[in-house]
Formats: sequence, structure tokens, C-alpha cells
Amino acid sequence: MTTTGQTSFPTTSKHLIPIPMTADDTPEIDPYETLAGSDQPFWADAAADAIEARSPDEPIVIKGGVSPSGIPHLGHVNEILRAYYVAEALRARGHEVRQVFTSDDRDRLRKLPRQLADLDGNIVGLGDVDAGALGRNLGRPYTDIPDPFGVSDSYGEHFTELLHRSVDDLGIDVEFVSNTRLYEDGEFDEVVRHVLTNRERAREVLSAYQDKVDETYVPFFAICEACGQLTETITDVDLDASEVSYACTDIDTGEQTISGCGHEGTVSIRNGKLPWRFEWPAQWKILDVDFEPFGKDHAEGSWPSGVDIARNVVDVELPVPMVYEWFTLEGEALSSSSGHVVTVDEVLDLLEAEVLRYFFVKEPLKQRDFSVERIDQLVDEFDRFERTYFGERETTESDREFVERAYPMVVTDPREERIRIPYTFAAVLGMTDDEDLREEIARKEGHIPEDAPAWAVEDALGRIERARNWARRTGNEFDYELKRTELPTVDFDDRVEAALDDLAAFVAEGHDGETIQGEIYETARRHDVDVGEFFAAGYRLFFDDEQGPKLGTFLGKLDREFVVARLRREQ
RNA sequence: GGGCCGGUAGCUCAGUCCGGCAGAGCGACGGACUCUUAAUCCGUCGGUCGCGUGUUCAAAUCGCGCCCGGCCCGCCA
Repeated sequence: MTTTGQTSFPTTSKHLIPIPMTADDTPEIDPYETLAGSDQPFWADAAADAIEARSPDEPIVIKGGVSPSGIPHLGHVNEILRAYYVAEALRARGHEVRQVFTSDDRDRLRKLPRQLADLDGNIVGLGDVDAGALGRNLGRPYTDIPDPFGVSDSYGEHFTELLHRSVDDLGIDVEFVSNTRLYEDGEFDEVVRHVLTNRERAREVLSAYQDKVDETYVPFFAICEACGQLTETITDVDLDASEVSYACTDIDTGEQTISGCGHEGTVSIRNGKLPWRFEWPAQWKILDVDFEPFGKDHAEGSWPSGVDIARNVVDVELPVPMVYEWFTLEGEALSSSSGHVVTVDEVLDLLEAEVLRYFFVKEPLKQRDFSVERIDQLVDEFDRFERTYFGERETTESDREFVERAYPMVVTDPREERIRIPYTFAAVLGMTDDEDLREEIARKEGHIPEDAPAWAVEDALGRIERARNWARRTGNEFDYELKRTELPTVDFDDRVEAALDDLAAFVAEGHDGETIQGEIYETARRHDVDVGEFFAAGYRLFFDDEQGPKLGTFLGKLDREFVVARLRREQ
């Protein structure tokens, strides 16, 4: 994890001058409007237009950020990918762009997640770590909590690292910034001092948004020297010393109350944090943010107050906002705490990174469902997206314009020779572990051109393992597995058994797959067995299933003794 | 109480900004490949565009009013 190389601010500054207490109308800026009314075929270009319209200084800064509260899932990646496409759109126009992502790791742990994940992404239950020890850290900043796995420096660093790895796996290069480091290194000093200097004003502005703000409210949380909790009761502010005094009182997190230790003390403003509503605009100022995408959860609360605070307290120009809808997983909201999540790690076992990148290139304001069950549809859609780019299929003009712009951002090295084996067919090929056989069948069925370059063949075959993982994970109709070691339980009537013996004899003579396929029909007819019934018998024998791949072709590829013995129900 | 998204073919969705013949993929059905089973190819089937209403020569598309589904905010972050 890296931090920004910001220079320190001088201790005296014009920003320490109190802002006069005047009422100020803040025209609303609707974050839903950024993409509305644009005639751009790709939404990221609409966002880029809005950014360019402000003539920002280079490099243009695109930000995002989340708290490292637990297992990073697809929702967290969404935040980064949305920003990424906007950054790419600007880069394609020749701008220099910094995409930064703040890990809001000084936020406090408010409740224990039900699941955690180790650095390899293996998901474990809370009971598999020392939950009691973790529980004693409620109310403390993530970066002050020991890593439950004992590897990283802190809980915060652990989960930030996991997210960083997910982003790396997607091939996205983002500058990660630790919020804690920004405080520790003094990057926040000036803006914190400014907010505290104008705390009357801050109180007045925020009170329009939060009822709990009263005369005693001070916009700062201090880290208690005794117990490490972020306490909200600030009893005194010493701007000359850049210190605050506090009393460690109970914290009401809404769901539960975290008891304070009662300690009273004084700490530097580097040992604490601004409340989120102030911290967000403060980040805009420190990092000089030009564009900020955020989930719809921020659209009604944090954003309007952030606009007000940016203008009337922090004194910073607003970034261009953009709201994105959250998506669902199998039709239901993602939830770290309840464990209804899917990680990037898991998804990349099922499909290629570019397919996942494609998922996030679609309209941000549409609520979409990510379904493992129907991943084949997503992959098929991606394959069409790719074929459209290479002009291999017809589509509408607007779709073509979208694809031409978006595809190079999804697949960063477009190569026309690339081969995609249809996903469900790849799942069928997954029935065998024999890699040569996989390739042979794929070639035979026309999914790999004669003159395909080796790299393209290798890439294409890589999908088979993923599709097989998918078939197994979902246990769907493509979950074929050759029952090689033991004979499935079978119960055939005499005619079927006679037909199988007959077919065994034919196979023993040595024929290729095509011929065997034809003979299956002939044999069935000769023995007055329904063709469908006979195929079903074959699938039962070899796959313990009602259906499977094209049988004759497949049997022709297996070693003959095994096929003959199995047809005779001997092995 | 408020916000946003969605409702178009059996399924998943595009089309709505900017009104002008109702679209794609999957699916189902029929056929071809000496051969009902993955794939491939050909063909067929598919829709009261959630409901109502207004505007218009013309509405899936624009306005208004509803209904249904989902999520979010009104604690915290």
C-alpha cells in the first residue's frame, strides 16, 4: 500500500481565518444529473465531458474510497472500476490522470463481521479466529486493531491488502492511499485546524442534516489514549498547540452502544479524525479531487451535506459527482455482515478478468444482478461485445459506437486473433481432465481455427477450467463427470443389455468416434430399443446422468478397453 | 416521510435522452449434417412494451396519475 507524496502544509495559513457566520444558500447539485442528457454512447465519456467542462489542472484526480470493514466483495470493486473507466476515458483524450483510492481505515470498527478472509482469499467464519480478542476492539480505528490472522500490521491493512489484490487481479492500476497515514503524516492538519477554527460554523451547517448536532458538538473524534476508542466528546480545543481534550464516553452506533472507558485526556489532532461528513470534503481538498463516484447510499445524506460543507466550511471546489446503483447477487443485496457476498477471487475462478471488467462497463445507474447461476449469459454477452468490436456481427449504430469506445478499455490489448470457446461448450469439455483431448474436440467442433496462433489457443482453452468450476459450483446440467473408477448403479432391461453388448463388440473392433456415433443408432434399431433410451443408458454408464456430450464422438476418444468393459457393465 | 432503479417475447435484456415498421441472445418447435441428446447450419414460434390518461398526424419513447418489484436515505460511515 502506498501513500501520497504530499508536502506538509505550513502551520500558519489564511485558512485559519474564521469564516463569517452568514446564511448561505447552497444550490443543489444533483449527482444523478451528471450522466443525464448526454448524447455520449459511453457513460464514462459523459462523465469526462463534465470534468473537462471545469478545465481542471493536470493531473486530473479521480477518487474513490471505502472502509476496510471486512471481506472486500464485488461492490467494493464497483467503486474502483467505475472510476477507472472515467479515468481511462480522460486518458484517451490525452489527459494526465491520477486514480486514487482512499482506504478509509481510520474509521472505527462498529460491529464484528460474521465472516473474514485470509490473505489468500479463503473465507473463514468469525469462530475460526479469536473473536473475543477482536470484539474488544469495537470502537477503535481499523488500523489500530491487530490483524486477526496475525500477518498484516493491522485489521485495516489486512482488508485493504485484500482489496488491493483483487484490483490487481483485474489488471487495474490504482494508487491506494491510507486515510490513517494522511492523518499521521499531517496531511490533514491544515484542514482539521480550519474546521476546528470554524467549529461554530461547522456545527451550524451540519445541524441542518443531523439532528444530534447540539451546542456541545465539536467536529472531531479523538483516539482515547487509555482504551484506543474514537471518542466523540471533545471538551476543549487548543488551536495553538493543535490539540484537543476529550472525555471517553459511550458511543451509540445506532445498533449498539460501545462503552467508553471514562478517561479524560489531551491529544494531537493527528490522533483522531474528522467525522465522515467533514472528512469527505476534507479529502477533496487534500487530494485535489476532480471526480468522485459513489454508491446511492451517499446520494441523499453525505453528498448534500458534503456540498454544503465543502462550500461553507472547508472551502474547496466540489468534485464532479456520479451516483452508481448497487447491484444484487442472485437477486439479493450484497451483505458482508450476513455473508451474502462473492469475492473477486471466487469470480475469477469462473470467468476471465476481462469479462468481469465488462460487467462494470455497463450503465452505472441501472441496478443489475450478478448471478453465478447464469454466468454463461454474461460471458456470452461479453463474447458478442468482442465480436462486435471486430466487426463480426451486426448490431445497432449506437451499440457499435459504445463498443468501439468501451472495448479497448475492457480488453487493453485488442487482438483480432483471440479465440473464445462458447462458455457452455467449454463446460462440456470440462468433463475430461485430458488437456489434449479438450483441444482435439474443440478443434474438431470448429471452435479453434486451423491457423490459430499458440497463445490464442492457450488462452481459449483456459476457459474450460473456469467453466468446469462453474458447472461444479452450481451443479447444473453441464456438471458432467466421467465416472471412470466405478460403475454407476444401473438397471437395464434385456434388450438394452443385448444392445450394449453388441455396441461393445463393435467398439472393440476399433472404429473412430463418428462411426461409433452412427452405430449407436443402428444398434438401437436392431434391438428395437428406443434411441433416446439407448443414449440415456450410455450417459448413465459413463456419466451417471441423463444427458451428456455427443456420445459416439466422446467414446471414440477414450481408451478402448475401458469403453468396451464399461459397455459390458464389467468395470 | 423522501430518493433512485426496474416492469418490453417463456428467460436475460437492448431500444426511451432526440416520438416514426417491436429488436437481440438464450429458449421452444421443425429440419439438415449416413445420426432426436453438446456444438454447427437452415427455418418456425414468439410481445395488451405494468395500468390509466393527456399531448401529437404518429407514443415502448414526452407529460400527469396510479400499480407492482428491488434497493437506498431519514443512525453511523
